[in-house]
Amino acid sequence: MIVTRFAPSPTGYIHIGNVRSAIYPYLLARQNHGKMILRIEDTDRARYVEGATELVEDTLEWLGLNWDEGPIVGGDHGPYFQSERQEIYHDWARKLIAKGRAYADPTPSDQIEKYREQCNASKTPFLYRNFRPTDTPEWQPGIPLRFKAEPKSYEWHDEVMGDMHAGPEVLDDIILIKKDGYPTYNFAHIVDDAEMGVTHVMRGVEYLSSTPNYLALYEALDLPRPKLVSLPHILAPNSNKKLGKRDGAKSVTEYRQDGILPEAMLNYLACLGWNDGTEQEIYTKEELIAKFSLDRIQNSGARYDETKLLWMNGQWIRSIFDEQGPEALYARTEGFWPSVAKTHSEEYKIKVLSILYDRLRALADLREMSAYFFSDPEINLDFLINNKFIKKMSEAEIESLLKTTIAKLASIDAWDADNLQQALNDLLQETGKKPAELFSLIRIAISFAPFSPALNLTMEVLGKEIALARLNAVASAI
RNA sequence: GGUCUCGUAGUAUAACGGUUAGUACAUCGGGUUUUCAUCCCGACAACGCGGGUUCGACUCCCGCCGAGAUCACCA
Repeated sequence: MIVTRFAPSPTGYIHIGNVRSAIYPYLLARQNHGKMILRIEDTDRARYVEGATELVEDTLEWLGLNWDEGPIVGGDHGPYFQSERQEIYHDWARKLIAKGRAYADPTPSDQIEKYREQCNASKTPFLYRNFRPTDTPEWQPGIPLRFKAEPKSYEWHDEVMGDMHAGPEVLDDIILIKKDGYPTYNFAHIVDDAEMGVTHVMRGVEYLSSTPNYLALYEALDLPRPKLVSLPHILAPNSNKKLGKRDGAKSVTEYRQDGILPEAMLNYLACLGWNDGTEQEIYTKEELIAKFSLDRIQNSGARYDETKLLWMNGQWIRSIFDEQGPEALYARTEGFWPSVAKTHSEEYKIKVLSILYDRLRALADLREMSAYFFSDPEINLDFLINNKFIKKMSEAEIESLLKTTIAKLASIDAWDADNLQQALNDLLQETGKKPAELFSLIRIAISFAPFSPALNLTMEVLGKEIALARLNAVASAI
């Protein structure tokens, strides 16, 4: 059975640069009816951030990436917080000591620093094993435990990077257990993956260079090697470096608040650095699960492009409306309406949504774009003055056009889109104006917004009374 | 600096050694009786460089250049 894991450390929010290392393990596990484990790597007490675990859980849930073992859901291989697994690490560490493959290192850190400087000065690579203390004490709390490395070469296969090899010069005496008793990542993840039965270790490429040391550890511990999958970095928009918080990488939560749909987020991220070889762009989660494959993961970094995310989000917004219906999209819009919409009915809001959903890139666009449906816009004659068609007209002409329009619209009995369009067409005939001239005027008078849906639809939703009142208000303001 | 990885348009990518190097986003132009958007049509735009191997190389090999990762009691 395929078992994958996502193992974040609770040091803050999850940003888009690292969610992908949750998405791919999820897809692989689901595709093979395996298991996905969530493990919290909280061995660095100094960097621990209160509430970060909840943020991780929340983000995964929102994206629809459920896990089979881990916090909240439990499982047979817990605890799933590394801070609660102390004994397990210490047991494995003692095995290593018994085999003569680990030693307590009493060397003070300033001494280690000197060794390092010494190497830098002589331009030789710093390898701690060259400075291994000859006299090592019994391992006890307060003394770090180091691996005793054997300088040898390793070969391995990376599912993304291909066949790899490394010489003995990268093998070193890495720290296994810190002096505070907590294990390092290097040791803890190996023990945990083995104990939890993880078959595929998927993580960022930054771990590629330490892989030989992990291989040495598997060997010394008599543990089978899991399959190794290195995920290339997602690059920041304006640099060639990995996208990180300091490049302004937003948290997933922030995108959620902007009205990015989880479907779009998942779709975009999954396809950043992976494709199935076809020209398909939009994938549902189920399609991703069905089509995902490790061997089609790109082996170079992929630049993050928010514009494309937004495009994809627009595609998803339209697809939910068109395929699941207005109510389905409406259900997603809670919290994205302007505050003035609060007093309006759900039915009305669905009507508004129905005529402007195809303009949305993110749901939060609703706040600005729909405001004039809920409260009368402030009359701002600059809109008329700056309009290239209307600026040519005199005030008297504008007033007269508005009056004619009002009279015509007032005579409509059944206020619906078809009749409104008919009336609008008649008005063109009667006034001899071009659509651009007359319709721009009416549109602006009704919305005072830079853009809006088709005139007849806008007025239909607004209702006869409000539409006429707004036209009247503008006519008398001129 | 040592070790390792990567290199197709601005971006994401496709192309069993043989294609006018395909697609999408972005950009620009056009169409759908106003605007914005959707939708449709069109345009611009790429194999890092140099050697090989081959009848033929984006594809295989070598060198160079460029970019990145890593060398923590962080993960």
